[in-house]
Amino acid sequence: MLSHTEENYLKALLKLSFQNEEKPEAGTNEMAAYLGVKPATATDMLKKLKEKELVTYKKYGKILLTELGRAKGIAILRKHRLWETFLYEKLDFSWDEVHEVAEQLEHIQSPKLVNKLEEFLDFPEFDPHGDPIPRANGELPTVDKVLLTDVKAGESCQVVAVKDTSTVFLQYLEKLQVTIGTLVKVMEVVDFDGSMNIQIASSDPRNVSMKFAESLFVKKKTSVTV
Amino acid sequence: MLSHTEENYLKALLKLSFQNEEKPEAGTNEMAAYLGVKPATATDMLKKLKEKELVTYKKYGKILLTELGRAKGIAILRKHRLWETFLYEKLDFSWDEVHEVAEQLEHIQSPKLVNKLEEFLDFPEFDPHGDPIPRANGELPTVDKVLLTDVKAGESCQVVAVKDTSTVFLQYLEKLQVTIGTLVKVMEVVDFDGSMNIQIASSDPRNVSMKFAESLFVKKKTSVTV
DNA sequence: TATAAAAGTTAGACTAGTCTAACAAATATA
DNA sequence: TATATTTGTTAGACTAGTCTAACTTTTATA
Repeated sequence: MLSHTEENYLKALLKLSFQNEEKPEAGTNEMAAYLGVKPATATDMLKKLKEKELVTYKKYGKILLTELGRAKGIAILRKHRLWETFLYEKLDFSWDEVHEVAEQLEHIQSPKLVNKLEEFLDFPEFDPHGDPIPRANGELPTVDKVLLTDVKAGESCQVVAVKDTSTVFLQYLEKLQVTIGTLVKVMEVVDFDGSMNIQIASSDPRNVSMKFAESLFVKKKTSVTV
Repeated sequence: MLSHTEENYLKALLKLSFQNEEKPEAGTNEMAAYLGVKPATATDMLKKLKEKELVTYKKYGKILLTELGRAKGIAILRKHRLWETFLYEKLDFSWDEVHEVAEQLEHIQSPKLVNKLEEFLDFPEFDPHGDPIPRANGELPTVDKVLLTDVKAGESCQVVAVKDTSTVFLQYLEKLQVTIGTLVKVMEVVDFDGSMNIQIASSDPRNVSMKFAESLFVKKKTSVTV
């Protein structure tokens, strides 16, 4: 049986691994910052998780989830996203209210509860944020990712991956404050050159080239009124 | 903000006060036994709750909830019983499975959640056990209590109070293992003398006199198939 | 009513999770 | 590559909640 705290560390590690698929390992400071604790605290907990064979860890090294740790993390993520869906769909919570409550609900221990909840919600594949809900067997529904060029004017989407991984492009993304997870709304598509006016997160719209739009994978968001 | 543990102490105290309406105060050992901790532990926590003005307590004295403490306790009970109702009504949990999970769910902090849940359940007044669900303002729906004589053959009920508080009667109840909360099913009513064959909890049916049945308040249970 | 039993408290210890401050290792850079 | 910076670890301390063992107060009873 894992404590809430242990569960939170596993979930954090899983989330961090998603942020960088090819390099799924994390550092102590990174973990600590993510969880809002001091690095010393994270070090202690990582030793403990290593004892329980939930992470691979050695002094001054990077941290990785073991198979077991990943499975536990996935189970928590599953609960989190199912609860978010419940709150949004059944209890009229708004898009931005669900997360905080789901952070609490995800720690409820009852295998029956999570499966019954899933059934009650009619086996949803994505949560209100458009993120995939892990299935009981741990599989993640694949995201229907498309290039930004395939998004039409008026539609919203979320950046899920980059096609072009060149330094110049990544630096450009950084300048634009675009990272994995950034929300983008296509305001207008210019037929002439294929460029787009897009709104990045909540900032002012700006124009990006067709080449740019061909280099970014996004997933379309079911339009959510926040 | 109260910890889960503090909340559990308040809930325990509230429950104990219900068990003895005229004498709603509890003792340290009683609390400890109820919560499954040692008396020394309860003493420490009671001091802490006193500091927070949630209970009235002094050394070697009895413990009582303050107005504030009672309100907090009622709020937890409200959540507990709403969640039980949710699990039973919406997620197909059985009568005996709901409690354990509700013990966890009752600690979720979100005023919006509890009120929305109540609305989603269509403002239920009683939980699957037939216990009243406190309303948002703290009021408890009154239980429709009747004398055992008013229960017909085939109906089930739960003991809620005694009309006759004489020692002989109470001792008789004790011998029969009847206390507040005991489930009773009326198997047969004998017209001749008004006596009844009743099944107490899950034990074998036995005959009780009309006088007995006139001395016990029960609430009828909506028939629940366990 | 004196004493035995029951009820309750105190003191000291332990664990989980956190912190700060000082230190050590790894990495980046001049 | 030598040094500065970043990253991570260790040691020691604190809080909440728990325990055991010894002690004190209250209550019941001989």
